[in-house]
Amino acid sequence: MTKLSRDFYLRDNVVQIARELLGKRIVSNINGQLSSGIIVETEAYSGKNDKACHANAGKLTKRTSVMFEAGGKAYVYLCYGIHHLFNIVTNHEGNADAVLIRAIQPDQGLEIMQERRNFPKPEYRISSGPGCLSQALGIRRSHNKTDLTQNEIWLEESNIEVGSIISSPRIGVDYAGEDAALEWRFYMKNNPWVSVSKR
DNA sequence: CTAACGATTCGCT
DNA sequence: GCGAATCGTTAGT
Repeated sequence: MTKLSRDFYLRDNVVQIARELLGKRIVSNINGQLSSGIIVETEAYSGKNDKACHANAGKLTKRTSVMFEAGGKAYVYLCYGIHHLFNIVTNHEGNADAVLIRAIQPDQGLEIMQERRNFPKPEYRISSGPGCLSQALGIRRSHNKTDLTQNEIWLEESNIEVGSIISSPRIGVDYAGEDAALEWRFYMKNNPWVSVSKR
């Protein structure tokens, strides 16, 4: 399958990119273990005019620095001291946009995912939720700044029928004031791997 | 140096 | 439905 090119990530409309990422395949080949899944849920975060974004208003810190790099890099950070959350940096250098991947539908390497998640049997929970899919794919904080056009973690086209796309407010960003109402979360309608929302 | 806090998940009630 | 787990990042002293 065709790997997504640098140009895909360099575009400047992160909300549109978040929508387009539904149905794409994310692949990891880590320590010789290959696994992949179809993206079924995403959220857009913008470096400009978005209080939910870690790098809002040009907030450059050690953690957010990768978001200011050119699109096509991984932004992986530790949340609640436990979960590794995987984002795709987009837009040109100097713009801190990113798309959080919130859920995938397992494709290749389901057994490897079960092993990583310690799931004796497959369940929807295995890759439903941002912390879960990272663990299922073997993505850790050390993969921060990984170039997604290379051969450890990448995205590619798939033949999956995306179907209806639902938009909604993003999850867990109540601290963002009025920006918490932005409908920048996208997911495939009726897909059982989409994470359960409290809203 | 210290303290507060998460773009969450899981287990228990 | 509720609360604990758990630690790197951040801002402030």
